[in-house]
Amino acid sequence: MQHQIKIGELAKRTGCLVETVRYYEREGLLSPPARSAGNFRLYGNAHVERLHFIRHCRSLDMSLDETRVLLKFRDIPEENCGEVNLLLDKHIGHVAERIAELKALQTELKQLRSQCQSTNVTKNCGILQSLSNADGSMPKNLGTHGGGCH
Amino acid sequence: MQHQIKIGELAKRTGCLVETVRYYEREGLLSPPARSAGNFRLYGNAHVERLHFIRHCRSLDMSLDETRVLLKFRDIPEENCGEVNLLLDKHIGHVAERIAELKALQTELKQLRSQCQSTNVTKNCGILQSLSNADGSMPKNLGTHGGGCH
DNA sequence: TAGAGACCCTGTAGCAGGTACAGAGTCAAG
DNA sequence: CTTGACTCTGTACCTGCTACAGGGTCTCTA
Repeated sequence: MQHQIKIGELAKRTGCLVETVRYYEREGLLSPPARSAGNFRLYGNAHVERLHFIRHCRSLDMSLDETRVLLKFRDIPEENCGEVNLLLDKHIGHVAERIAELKALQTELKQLRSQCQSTNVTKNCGILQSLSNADGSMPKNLGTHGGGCH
Repeated sequence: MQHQIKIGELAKRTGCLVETVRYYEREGLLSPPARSAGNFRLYGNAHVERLHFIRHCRSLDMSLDETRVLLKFRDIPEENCGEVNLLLDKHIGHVAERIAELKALQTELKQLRSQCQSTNVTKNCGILQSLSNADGSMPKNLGTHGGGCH
């Protein structure tokens, strides 16, 4: 076997941290590689490609579970790929939903912002006053299926 | 003192779980309330309003840190509220960024989806093939400042 | 007055998807 | 033979909660 690389090199080539590679192994996305005499992980080309695949999925905001499913299909080349299409459609739907949520949020935030135009004393600040109101639209955004922008 | 309520009632009035109230106390967003003879937490109107404020901030996707800052200003009624406006503007910026990111993602996902129109055998599936490519646009989406849609 | 049930207490562990150490071992160069 | 760069395992931390376990308290009813 030639082309055997250690974990640092693999991480560099795929643009992630060494710890992340080990994390993916623990999570079963990467299979445990061969080891050197000194117990270092040794990776080949297949691992590099697989990790690229994973990182690509993650960069598309797919969860590790979705990624696992796609990897499973990648591992059975003769199977039908209909489910891959379905998974992707569903994910596109997730993202569309999240965009809609954030847009609604944006509208609300701008409305709130307009409550205080000039700088005031805080006790008269329209923003702080609005935030103290029980009403507002504080519905399901919280419990349901987060996301956050931070 | 009349109007003293216990934690369950406070939680119900503000639409959150009892555990969440205790969590906010641990995190310093709510100050430790008085206790009954039997060591139960007793809350007054000020606590109800403060918790409404917190929940309102959270429903607008602000972080606990941002919320903490706003609470601080709420606590000093004679101070100038310019920083409140700044914080809100910054938050609006965060959300706008996230929307832009997700829109770019959506474009990419649709492009990817178009790689496989009919159902195929997985080894020929354009989607799985594209995901294996090192290139693609897998840049800063990951390390920077996530969010996710799940 | 005793018991049932609804509430409350503290403390701890778990979720996703990593990140960031500590404390030890390995390996190549000088 | 030592230095420094790398690697190993294991564990704790991050956010913003949620969900117990194992106890205590209070109120209502029989």
